[in-house]
Amino acid sequence: MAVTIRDVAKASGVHVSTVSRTFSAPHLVNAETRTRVLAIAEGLGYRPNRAARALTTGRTHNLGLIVADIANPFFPPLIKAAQAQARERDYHVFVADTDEDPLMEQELIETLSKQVDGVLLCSPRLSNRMIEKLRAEVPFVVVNRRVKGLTTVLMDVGQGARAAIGHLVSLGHRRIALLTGPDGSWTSEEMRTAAASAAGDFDVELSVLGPNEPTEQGGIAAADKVAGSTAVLCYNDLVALGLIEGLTDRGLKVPDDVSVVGVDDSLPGRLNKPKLTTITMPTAAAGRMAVDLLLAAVGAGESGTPTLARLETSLVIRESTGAAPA
Amino acid sequence: MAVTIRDVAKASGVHVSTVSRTFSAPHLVNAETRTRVLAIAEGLGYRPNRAARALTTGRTHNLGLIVADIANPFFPPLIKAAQAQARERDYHVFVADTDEDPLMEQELIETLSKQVDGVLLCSPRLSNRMIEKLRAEVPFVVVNRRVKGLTTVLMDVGQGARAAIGHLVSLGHRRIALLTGPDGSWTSEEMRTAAASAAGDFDVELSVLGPNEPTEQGGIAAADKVAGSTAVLCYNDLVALGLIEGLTDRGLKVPDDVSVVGVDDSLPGRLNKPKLTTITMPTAAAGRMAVDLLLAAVGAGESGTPTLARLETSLVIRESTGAAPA
DNA sequence: CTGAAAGCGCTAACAT
DNA sequence: ATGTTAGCGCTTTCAG
Repeated sequence: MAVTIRDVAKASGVHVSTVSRTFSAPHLVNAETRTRVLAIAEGLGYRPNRAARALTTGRTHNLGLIVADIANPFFPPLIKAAQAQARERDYHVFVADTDEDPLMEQELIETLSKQVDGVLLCSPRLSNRMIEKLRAEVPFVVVNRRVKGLTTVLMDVGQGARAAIGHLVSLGHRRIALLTGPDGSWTSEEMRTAAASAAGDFDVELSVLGPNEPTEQGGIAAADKVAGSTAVLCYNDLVALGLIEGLTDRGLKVPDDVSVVGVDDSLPGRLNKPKLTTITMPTAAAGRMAVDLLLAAVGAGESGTPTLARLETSLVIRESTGAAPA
Repeated sequence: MAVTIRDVAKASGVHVSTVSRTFSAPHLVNAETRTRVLAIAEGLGYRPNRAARALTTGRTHNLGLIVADIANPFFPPLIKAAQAQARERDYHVFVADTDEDPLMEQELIETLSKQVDGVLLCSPRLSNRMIEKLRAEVPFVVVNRRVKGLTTVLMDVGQGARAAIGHLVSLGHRRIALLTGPDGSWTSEEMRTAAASAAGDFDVELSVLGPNEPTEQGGIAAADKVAGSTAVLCYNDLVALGLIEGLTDRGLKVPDDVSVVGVDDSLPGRLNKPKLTTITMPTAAAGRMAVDLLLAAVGAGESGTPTLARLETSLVIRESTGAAPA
């Protein structure tokens, strides 16, 4: 077995509780004793056992981070930021992938709940009802989903979507298509509402097409459906990239024949030819903020008031949008 | 507090140890008692506390996964696969990002070690000496790095690199450049060795240029250095993509003027125009295998023999390579 | 087959 | 300022 608090106590000639205090409440320990204990602990290579500590304190100092698909380029920056922020706060994070499966999501929450102080639900696929039920087991913070009474971090795609429609209209487009995402996606619904309202304001036609798989395949498959529109706003960059590919296969040029806008500002979009016009999602900021809100909620216990953080998005105009064909 | 084993025991009129057995050694419990206890546990919503269990069993059923950079597109598929495989085996996984910092890596290993049964080190930046020292604290499996006496999963880029050189030679290229990766990268060194040997076999010229940053920027920056070669094998897809961009800026066409080969078969490469010819890295398979080897090592304890798994890579010919210019 | 009791590593009153 | 004691939730001998 590894070296325990008891070994340190024995070696320094003090009681275990004194050793415990040197680590968790140093100010309660005589400076001299403290330095000695610290030195001996160091020498022995002692590291407090966080799991054992959790048993008595009720705080595991672990967080759970549940995402639909780790390999979706939208998530890695968020995971990276959340994980870095958590470590800064002396927290470790379990990362789990649900494969877009609500049942898996629930299962994960339940098995993880005892091992973490809170969980970050990113773009959950679970029903709001289920989420509200599960919240009794463990504190949540939800990213990109509106759940009544829960602390939430939202990225305001609506804002970006309005800007995108405005941009397309200014380029002369009058028939615009929207490729929605999976059913149950808050982001998709937000985009739909905002795009519809903006289309109304500008008095242009908006065809809402979906649901589509949030992948390149989904975009390729949608290439047939967008005929008749000169510009397409896509659920995310992957769909946009797939769509461009599908369009190209059909002999259509982007942006000459069709303008395409994505969402996420992901790496593949930035590297694409043509470079993708897209709505940036502040994923890293969202990850950091979600962790801080979660930790605040954990600290506050039941008493905490749910917060709603709304992060701004913006349109980045690159090469996949251009003047509407004559 | 949540419902504990004690609550279940009380409610079912048996001793806690019987409840414990129904979960961890069902065959030792009378079938009738078992079903009753199970039913009551279910009704109460009881979930065993894994942390508490870990305290007595010494098995946390957690794994650590340490990578240099979560946002590097090479890693997400590996993380996803490792995490999925772990869950299949009833393990949860902590994911941590070192930001390419060896000190951070060490710190993470140390704080994580008490909370996990083993850790997966992916493309570690830590020195071999340090790794060998740390292994006393927790079982390791290393991916894409050769460490004496440690179980290792390697992706055989050498094989792919030889195939790439062969492919280029068959297209008529006689002057080929190799853009290496960061110093200390095992993958980069493997590529160098294999490419050099293949170039020798085919009697063509190979210019080894590096080190280069493993990013798009690194590729852009290298565009000046490859003049004189008609084909370039790059450390990874990002470098290749950057190189293509840099070459394009200089008025050179890919593959007409220069052929470019990447490594990773990453999403951005697949979506690029022209689609990138690349060496596939079996990252998902590596993730799964690494988890299984780690779990095997955990089970075997000290007695286990280190294994060396070598996964095959292969060349995927797409659009960024073509006949050498006349 | 089941109960009793000890203990995993640590913290948190409570004493001293 | 430090020691004592009692658990946290669970598993594991050892009896019965």
